[in-house]
Amino acid sequence: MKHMETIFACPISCRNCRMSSLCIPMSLRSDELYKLDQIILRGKPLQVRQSIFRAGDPFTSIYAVRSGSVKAFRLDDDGREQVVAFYLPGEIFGWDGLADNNYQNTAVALETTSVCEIPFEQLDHLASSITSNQNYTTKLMSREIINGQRLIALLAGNSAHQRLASLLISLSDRLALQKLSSTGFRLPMSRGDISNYLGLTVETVSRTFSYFQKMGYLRVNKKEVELLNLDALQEVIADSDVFA
Amino acid sequence: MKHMETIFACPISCRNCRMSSLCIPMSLRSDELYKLDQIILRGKPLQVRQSIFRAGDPFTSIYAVRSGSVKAFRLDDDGREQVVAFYLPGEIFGWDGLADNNYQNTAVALETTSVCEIPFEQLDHLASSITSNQNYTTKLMSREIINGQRLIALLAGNSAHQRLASLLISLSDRLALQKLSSTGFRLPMSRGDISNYLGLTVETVSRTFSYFQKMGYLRVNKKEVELLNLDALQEVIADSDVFA
DNA sequence: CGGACCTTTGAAGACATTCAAGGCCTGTGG
DNA sequence: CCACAGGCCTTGAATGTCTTCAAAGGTCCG
Repeated sequence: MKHMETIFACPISCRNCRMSSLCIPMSLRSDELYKLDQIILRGKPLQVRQSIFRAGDPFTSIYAVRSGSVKAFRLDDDGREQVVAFYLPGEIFGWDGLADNNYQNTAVALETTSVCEIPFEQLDHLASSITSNQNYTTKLMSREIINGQRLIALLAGNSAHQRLASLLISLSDRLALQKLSSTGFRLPMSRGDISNYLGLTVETVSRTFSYFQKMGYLRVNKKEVELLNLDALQEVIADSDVFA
Repeated sequence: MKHMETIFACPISCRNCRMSSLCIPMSLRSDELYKLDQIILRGKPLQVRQSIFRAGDPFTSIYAVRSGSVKAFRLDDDGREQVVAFYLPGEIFGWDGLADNNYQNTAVALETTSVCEIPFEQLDHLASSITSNQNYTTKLMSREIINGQRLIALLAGNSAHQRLASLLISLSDRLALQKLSSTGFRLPMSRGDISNYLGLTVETVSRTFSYFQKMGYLRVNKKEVELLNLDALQEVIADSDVFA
């Protein structure tokens, strides 16, 4: 299966990210996470809906997900929330705070979650202790920019089926990166979060799940998902506009 | 008019960026562009459709638009082009090349354009010579991340009318930043580029232009645009879903 | 057990797309 | 210089995907 090809962790290289899916955000391997432990601040685990930071908070740190998951969202002028990213274990977030020394997004735990807080000043120091590479921080940020552009491309040019398939493949790939099951997993976010993120309605997301299940691409029960035919999902993404 | 409030150039602070419109990318003031001249490489002006860099090219430099305009696009798996950004004078692009030392996007001139090439190694040096601020590079990148997230929010949650209005307001604001006319200007990109960027079809973009003109919000002739009622356009963006 | 919330499904409606055609401008070549 | 081919833009009509409106089943938790 195409998607099962070896995928390196992302700190430096991420060439195996397939363009077709939502990108794998930059992430750390477990051994790198261990190194983090020696530098970072770790608070007690977060509960569902608890925030790591809120839009407007002063910027101090970058965060890495240790376990659980996080959603980041903007508040539009009219107060509507717009999800811009989900972060899984190993993934790093909080870059939006740098520009103005205030976070632009709000980050909240989707489930019981523990995160590493990495004081920004120490990030580059940490970076050089992990790799010989310089400008580690800028590389991580560059990847976040690329990820954003992939999501833009997804939203601008794809149907509901393609969007949901992309998200599922993305989650699958990102879990595989952490040596977790890439075919059977639990969606950490609600249908509402998914639909918001993908620019659809909850009804459309629900219908698309049902459609994929009817076609035998996957089985879904609440938040439990089992991907049965990854090639078919890839096909959905690839097909420019051909629907059965 | 709301949109006429003072807007600072973006190098460090950009709080006055209104969330409702597409963000003003990070940009330099003209005096800062002058400083650039002492450091950067400047080639001969680019012709229409000429590329600054192409996806896959080795990363060497960041670029700043001196005059003219640039579009950046991704190539999806199936070869379709997806515009992810337009850059106007003073604006900086090329961050996508850092992550893997290869540009992920292709950047091409939309008209006769001149750009500054800033060798990446020298960027931080340049930065500190302009401002007393450190981590200048990371701030610029953070802004690009935020810009991307605004576009995501625009694509995910807004109608065709809202998307086009947002683009027009964004262009207006960005031109104002360069002391250019913010109400009468020439669109540097084609309808095809606009529709691609906004995730719409050319027909829809054309119809929306016609609609705005019929409503007296603007006058459009080919690529010449005159914004007649910026408040009304703001209103279009603000109205969550109310259509006449 | 009851209530709130989430999810699913159906049906009607709406916005955007697709298909189609005509006008306009540009540039190239006779 | 004019003719003509090819883009690009606009407009109309029909189609379709997604949304909206509506309702019911399910789950979690007090």
